Amino acid sequence: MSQKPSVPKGTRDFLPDEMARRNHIFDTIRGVFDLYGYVPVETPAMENLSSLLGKYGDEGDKLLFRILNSGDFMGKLPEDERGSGDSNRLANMICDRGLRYDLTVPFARFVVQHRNELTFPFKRYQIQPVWRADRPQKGRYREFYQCDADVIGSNSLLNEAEHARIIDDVFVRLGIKVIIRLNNRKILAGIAGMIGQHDKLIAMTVAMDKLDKIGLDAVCNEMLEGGIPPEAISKLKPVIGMTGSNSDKLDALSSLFDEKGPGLEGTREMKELLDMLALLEIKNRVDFDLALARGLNYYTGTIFEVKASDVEIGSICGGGRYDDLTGVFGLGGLSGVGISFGADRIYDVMLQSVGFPETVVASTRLMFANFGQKEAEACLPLLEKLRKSGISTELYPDKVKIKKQMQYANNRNIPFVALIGEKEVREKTVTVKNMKTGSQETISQDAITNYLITKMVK
RNA sequence: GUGGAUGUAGCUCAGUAGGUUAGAGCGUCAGAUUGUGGUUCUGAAAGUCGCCGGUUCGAGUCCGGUCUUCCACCCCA
Repeated sequence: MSQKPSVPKGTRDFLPDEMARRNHIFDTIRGVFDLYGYVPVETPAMENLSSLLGKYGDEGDKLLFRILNSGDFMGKLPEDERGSGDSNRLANMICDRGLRYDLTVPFARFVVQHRNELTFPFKRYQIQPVWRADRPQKGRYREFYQCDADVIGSNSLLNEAEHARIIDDVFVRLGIKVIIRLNNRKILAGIAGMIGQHDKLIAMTVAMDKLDKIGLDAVCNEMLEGGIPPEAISKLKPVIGMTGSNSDKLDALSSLFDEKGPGLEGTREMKELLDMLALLEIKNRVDFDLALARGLNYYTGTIFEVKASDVEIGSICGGGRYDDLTGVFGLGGLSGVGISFGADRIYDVMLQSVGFPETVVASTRLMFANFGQKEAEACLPLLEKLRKSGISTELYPDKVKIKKQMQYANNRNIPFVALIGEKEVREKTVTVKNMKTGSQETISQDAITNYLITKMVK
């Protein structure tokens, strides 16, 4: 070992135990998506850079991984560009592709490209990794999985309600307690308009979003620095600091807005959504939260964010409505709503709080010990039989000491070991050892399937 | 991208004002037990002390750079 091998910053290997637990998360989410009528698609890991650039704001562009062109890309450059110190400019000339940053923008591209093959409203889900050249931290990786469900081609708020329901369903199944926060971009725009700061919407929302983290005063300071005048901020203060139930907030808001701006429409949408949610059996807390502003800048209506109640790790699911995402790819008039689960953070949350059910790591139920070629051959028909019955089983491949084989079974958490030695071959029997209790019984080989089925149920 | 901390065996960590052969626990492997694991006992292997360079008679220890991981900011799943 000359140089210690490693993986790139912010990426990880997953060991079998971790995979079993990760798959439990993926399987749960996939199962829920299936249940609500979403169909799966996949898109390539890399996209043309032109599809990605400009969709996530300046910050997002910086975080894109770019892929160096193949071949003699330098030779094709004009002489005077080669030595220029502007790496950004150079990167644009020698990189035509990049790794996807999320699943939504590639999906928008996908919808436009395949519009004639799809039936609208199109409900799809997609579970794939994405890459961001962010600086890694706890719960922040450079490669991580998103699990997205989107509906495109429908304006109905039923979709938003469904997404909230899906979020609740997934987290109830995983056993994670969460708070689902909702807001509406139109309400935020209405507020900005009300204080006469249409053009400062971004600065305002970015600051408001930090409310629970840094407090009201610091939020106001930040807005001041962002160029929002003091008198506008003092008008804003009571709105941001609004407390009470979801409907209290809605009532207070509707009296604030006039008929003209987007605010009232946003408020109506929020009311309609909350009314529908009241008819669904949602177990987790749902908060209409004016301070919620997150989301990529293409969101235009409802926005979602989900945080674990018991673990501090940032959001584990987010989403929202985007009125015209496909417009930039040349297909206007299609509205979409989507949610995205962050599988890696959900994993971290579960590890730190509720844990995983023990059964998720179990694979092999029964292992046959290997006593030599002849005895192993006697096991082969039994393996066939057990597998046909759906019992996960394996034969230890080498004739080594039984102690070692037992150790192997123990380390792998295999609950039963079958022993077929010289004597069992002769008598057509099998000795089955229960690794948990340590007891063992010798039974006829014909009885092995039924024996295991009754033992395993216990 | 900005600022700060970290890095010693597979893992968790010791390592005294720079001084000779760098330690422990857990794990791994072997044996006690030639058809029986998880307990016990005995023994062994395992580290260019993150990497590169500098100061010094001498560096795990001091200095510089670099990489990793972590923390804050930014942003986000």
